[in-house]
Amino acid sequence: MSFASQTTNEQTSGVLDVSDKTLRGFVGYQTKRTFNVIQADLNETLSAFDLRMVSFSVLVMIIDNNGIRQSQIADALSIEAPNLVVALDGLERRDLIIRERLATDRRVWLIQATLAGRRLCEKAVRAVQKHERQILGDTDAQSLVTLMEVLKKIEIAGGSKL
Amino acid sequence: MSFASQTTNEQTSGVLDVSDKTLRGFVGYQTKRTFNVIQADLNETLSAFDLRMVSFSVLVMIIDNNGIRQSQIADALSIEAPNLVVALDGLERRDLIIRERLATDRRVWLIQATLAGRRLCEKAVRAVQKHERQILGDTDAQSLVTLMEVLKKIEIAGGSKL
DNA sequence: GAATAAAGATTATAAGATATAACTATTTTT
DNA sequence: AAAAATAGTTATATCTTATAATCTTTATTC
Repeated sequence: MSFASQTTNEQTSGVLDVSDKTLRGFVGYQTKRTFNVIQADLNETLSAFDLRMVSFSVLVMIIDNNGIRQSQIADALSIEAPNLVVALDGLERRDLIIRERLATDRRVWLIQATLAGRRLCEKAVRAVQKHERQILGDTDAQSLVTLMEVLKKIEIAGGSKL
Repeated sequence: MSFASQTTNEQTSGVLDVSDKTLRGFVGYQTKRTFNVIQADLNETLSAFDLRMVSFSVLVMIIDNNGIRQSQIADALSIEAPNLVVALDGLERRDLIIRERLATDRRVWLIQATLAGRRLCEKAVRAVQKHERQILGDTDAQSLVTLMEVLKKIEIAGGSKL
């Protein structure tokens, strides 16, 4: 038993030491708390490039898949088509990407990155990678591999239920 | 080289195989994708109890810390006070919790769960635990420990930067 | 000890992200 | 040729989280 952290003027109102042990037992809760931290760092990093999480992901997908369809981007990222349109509009306005109509099916737009788009994306990817390394601190390589594997497994296991 | 998945009527528009390997290299991206799956499952589970993620977390915190202050809940969950008020209002309306004024400091409300609140929470916690076990599938205990440890480490490392 | 500042909670509102519904243009199916 | 389906768009709604302003009460300061 300890009286260590009791200040002289401590009002014994509320709870002395707040416990979140039940919540901390949930993988979901811990994952959310961790993601919140990652997201805060990420948004700050991306703000230097005038990108948000979604537009960044979209841009990376375009670089990795030159000439990809909008529907393919939306599928890969699991985002709804209307939200993708908004993201693409923003990237197109900044001349980071171009929409090109497919001749053989005029409903389809193929998306390509411009040179400026590729350059910006490369810088942004490097910045994000750098920040992730910082945030991972001294996490050893094997733990990191396990982390990613288990996360992936959960994603697949859970996703297959819906 | 393989032609396996080429349908007869395949239009060679867009990209044949979409790659998300750059994004999949990011811990942040994988964490988000996994959390999306967990969240979908969780929301479905909690809907049976008329709870959302936030109100569930709040209720659990109250059970684990009887007589906790609102500000202590908000701090512990890293949510803003106004959002907590809304969540508490909902729980109070359903007689799952009660607000009690602190005599020695009339600005403060101490929150307690009612019997109904404790019962509902217990059921909800069990349901969520069951679903998490399902979603984790055959993940071995050691991997799970590593997962939680690394997530926690990232949370702390990243959080200390802000 | 009165004036001022700070703290806890609340209300109202805004911003952000994501989802749904309805529509246009084009292609495919019947 | 008519009907159905697909790709993308527009408009809008919902849900979550954040900010600003207010009220009451307590603490601080001159």
